[in-house]
Amino acid sequence: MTVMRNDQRIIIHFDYDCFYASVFENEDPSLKALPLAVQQKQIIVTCNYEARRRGLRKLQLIHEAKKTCPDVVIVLGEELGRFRDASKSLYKFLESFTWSGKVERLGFDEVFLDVTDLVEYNQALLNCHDLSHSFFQLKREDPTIGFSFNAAEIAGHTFPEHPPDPENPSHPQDSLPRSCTAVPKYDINDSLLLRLTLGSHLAQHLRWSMEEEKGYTSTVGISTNKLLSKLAGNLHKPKAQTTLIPPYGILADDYNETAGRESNVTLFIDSHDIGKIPGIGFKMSHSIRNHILSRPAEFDDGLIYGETKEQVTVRDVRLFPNMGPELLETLLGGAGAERGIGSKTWNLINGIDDTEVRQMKRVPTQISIEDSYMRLDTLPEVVKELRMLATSLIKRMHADLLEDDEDPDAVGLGAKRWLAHPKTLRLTTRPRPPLNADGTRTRSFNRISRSGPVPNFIFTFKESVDAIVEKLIQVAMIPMFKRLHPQQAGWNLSLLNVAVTNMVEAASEGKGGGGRDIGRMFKRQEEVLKVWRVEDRDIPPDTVFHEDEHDGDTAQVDDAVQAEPSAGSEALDAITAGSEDMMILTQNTADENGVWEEDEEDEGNMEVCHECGSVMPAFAMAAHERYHALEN
DNA sequence: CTGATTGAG
DNA sequence: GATTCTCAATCAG
Repeated sequence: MTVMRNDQRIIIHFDYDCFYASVFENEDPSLKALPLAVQQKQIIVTCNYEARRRGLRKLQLIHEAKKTCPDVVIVLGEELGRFRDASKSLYKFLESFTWSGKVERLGFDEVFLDVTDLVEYNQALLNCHDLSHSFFQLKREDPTIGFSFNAAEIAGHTFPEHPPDPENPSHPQDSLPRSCTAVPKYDINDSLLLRLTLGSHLAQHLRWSMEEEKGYTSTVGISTNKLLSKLAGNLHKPKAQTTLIPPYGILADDYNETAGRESNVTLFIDSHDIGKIPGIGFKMSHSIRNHILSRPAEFDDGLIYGETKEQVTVRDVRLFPNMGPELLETLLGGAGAERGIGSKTWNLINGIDDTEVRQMKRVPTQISIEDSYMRLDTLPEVVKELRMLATSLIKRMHADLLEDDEDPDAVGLGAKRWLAHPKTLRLTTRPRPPLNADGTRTRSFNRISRSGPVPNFIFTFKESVDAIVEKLIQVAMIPMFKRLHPQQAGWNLSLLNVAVTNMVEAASEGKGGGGRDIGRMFKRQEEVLKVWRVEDRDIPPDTVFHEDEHDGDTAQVDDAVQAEPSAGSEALDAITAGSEDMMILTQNTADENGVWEEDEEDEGNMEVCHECGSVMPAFAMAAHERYHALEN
């Protein structure tokens, strides 16, 4: 078995320099000359390089920061909108250069680009006899768009620091064992150097363009996969770039120190602390370290302020007796662990990362809003906070999930449509561990959550955000909160988070691609669908419930659904039975155990519709639900 | 599917 | 391991 790295791609990793601080500097350029720190709650989340020069650090407490640097300018950065906007803008800027659309954002301030296609195209264009006067073509169809560059040199820094001597190139494959000769010849390496060189010039052009046109500087890494390009970029910052140059080497079973010296990848990655490898986080690095130091967990429990952990490097791990995918699997595997974690991790410490740079994404997979609190232990307070969070959430959904309607029919400006509909709503809290005087239980899990369907009314355009929020609070959030915290009192929360997840993109909704969605619809709403087919003529929804509550979306009934033969109405019971899910508006009632209690469902009680939040008598609810079934 | 965990910036 | 406010992937059940 020979483990091979695929070095056929050219991947560029972008990291915007002290991003949050740069956003403020762009808003107010006079800040550039000052030590600038961005504050969230009690800490400095980031600061510019002038502030770092004076001793400030990321994640420093405000207290210490002011002591260290009394004249630091501190700006509040809890509102993330400006960062999100800047991040999107830079992301789109970079995307505009790619041919493949392979542009992946990591957080707000990092982007991976797969530029293999641009590089290969330009490699074919090179004049081997006059490399120093080359032209990089940025558009396939227009040879005049691009930039001049010297293909005989790498742009920016390299690792190692001195590029190979073209007069006397080393061909490390020559010295590798016979088992490796099946691997493509060493001209692949020459080609790799060339392609990385092209990548380095493209990266430099992108950096310079971004600074000129957008006002943001960045530090960049260039290599053949996401892992290596990201790590390479760290070598020189800020406002710089680093290319990891060949030989990249070959990996084999009998991989050892000697082979390591032939590979710049090994030379490079070996020096990293095991926990600094992306994908090996706190837990995994801890498990690995414990094994390497052959020390049970209890030993470093004793270290209170123990920053004195011995460093365990990738090299220490790689060369440890019996180390390999199998041992790593036993070290890292177990309950909840990702399958294949052993070989995945073994690949990482050998510089192998075959994960693709993903296509630019139009919609996020989730949107969440959270806030933290010193003390939050009464329902009215919680409701107040939920109201604020839900308001932000709805606004964010409008900002991130809404698109200008370019339907030729809708000439009227301002028309919007949903790019995607989230299907589930989630509430999570972080309870503060109840302090125990007598030893009961101190087990403090971090976050707990409950989720449920997103009510359809949050997609409407016809109501104010406040009105939507109020319904959402009553119909979904408070009930969810009571599911999370069945006890009326006794909790104290340090965090609330509201989120929408499970996005279904509009294009694939109903018709066409969303086969999965249709299948689910039949499974779960079969009865409802049957009923409206039978009954819809009898009770025209619009006349009964003229109060509107239209889904803002252009909801269209799926062909398959319409074609489905109608069935008997014995399922009417299923609908009325559904009203037991209705949450009643009243609150603050509890039984003698201090558990939340729902009001009884007498006739004449008002109920709230799950879908639209309308309040109506219970007897009207069944017909009302039929109306919603029609709508969807 | 839900709810928890892990890892990333 | 925690601090802030997120986002994504992946697991068990």
